[in-house]
Amino acid sequence: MALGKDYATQECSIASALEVIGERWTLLVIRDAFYGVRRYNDFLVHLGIPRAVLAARLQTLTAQGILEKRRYQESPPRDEYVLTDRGIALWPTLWALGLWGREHLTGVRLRAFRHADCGTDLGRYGECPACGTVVPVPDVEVVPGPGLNQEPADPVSRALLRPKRLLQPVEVDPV
Amino acid sequence: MALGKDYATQECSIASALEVIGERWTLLVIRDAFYGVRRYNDFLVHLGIPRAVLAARLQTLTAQGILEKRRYQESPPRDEYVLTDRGIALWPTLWALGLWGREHLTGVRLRAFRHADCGTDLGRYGECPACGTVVPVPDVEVVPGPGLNQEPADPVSRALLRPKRLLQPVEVDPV
DNA sequence: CCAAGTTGGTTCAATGACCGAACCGAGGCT
DNA sequence: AGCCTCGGTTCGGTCATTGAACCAACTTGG
Repeated sequence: MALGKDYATQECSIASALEVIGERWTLLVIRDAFYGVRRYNDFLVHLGIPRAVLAARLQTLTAQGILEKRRYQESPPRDEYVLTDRGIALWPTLWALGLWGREHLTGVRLRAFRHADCGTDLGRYGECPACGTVVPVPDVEVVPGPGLNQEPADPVSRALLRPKRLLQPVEVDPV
Repeated sequence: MALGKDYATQECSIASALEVIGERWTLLVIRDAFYGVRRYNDFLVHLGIPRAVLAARLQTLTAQGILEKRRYQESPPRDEYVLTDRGIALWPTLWALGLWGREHLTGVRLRAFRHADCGTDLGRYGECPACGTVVPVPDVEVVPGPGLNQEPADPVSRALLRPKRLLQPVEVDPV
């Protein structure tokens, strides 16, 4: 977007935030990172994003300290992208956005989000109604619902059909 | 963006939401609507957005039922754009985004948001810590802080320097 | 009445972002 | 050697955004 041009004059933390995460695809990359997607190729097939755009987004997100590029094997050298604390702090935003989309657009609940400790569905603000506390992101369990396509083409979507916690890396079956 | 092309396949309420409000400028238009901006020209000068883009955004937001175009005088015919319930439901998202921007990017608190009934600053989820309840959007009072430019060029920014409630229309002084 | 101003747009050419496909290089496997 | 995977880069074509100019309806000032 090269947002800075106009957004910078906005004297507003919302505008500043949008400069960083407001570009096309960016929030979907971050959503996938919460779902445990970590590798270039997995983002690629799961999002259907152009390669050049993905490379650019990963680079700016890394530069902004939202993702961290981390070497996870030496030979061949391979890196993964994981959310930093700053990235994890975006969870309430994503949660609110998803809630709005579900209630005002799709109308269907495709996945359930639960407090892993007690199995209770999260409330409107991401809290656990049973425990009365805000649930830390790693304690949120994602349970895919029946509304999802059960035979998706790409292996990442297939791996995400299993319940798992947020941030926990997806295990993509090699074909 | 003409997002639908790829986003539609995403089986995700976040993706659906981004199709509707993910385009450049859209969320800033909505933010301004919360601040009480209602008229084409006021959006224009406050955001510094190209006219054609503003017209396009207002049209899609109206078509999506997020804004409502409402005739407020007959002669000359003049319309204003006001948030619908669906639009007002975006407040938690905007709040979360603004909080993230303030804590992780700008670091400065430019405006205070308070529960108008008791004057208490809102908590992290937009609740009133004193009353222990979620504050309805029209009961949120915006108090501009000293970090803001006190002599902004455009009349809308100047009008917004006075404390007021969300959704309450701005009163722009004619020059 | 006429001229100028206000409001809310539309149109247009130029620029920039995004797209999909092709290519590339490092390293491993057989 | 030859082929595969992973993580990119490069490239031409297309689509969105930009800023400036133009336009139409109506009002106000003289």
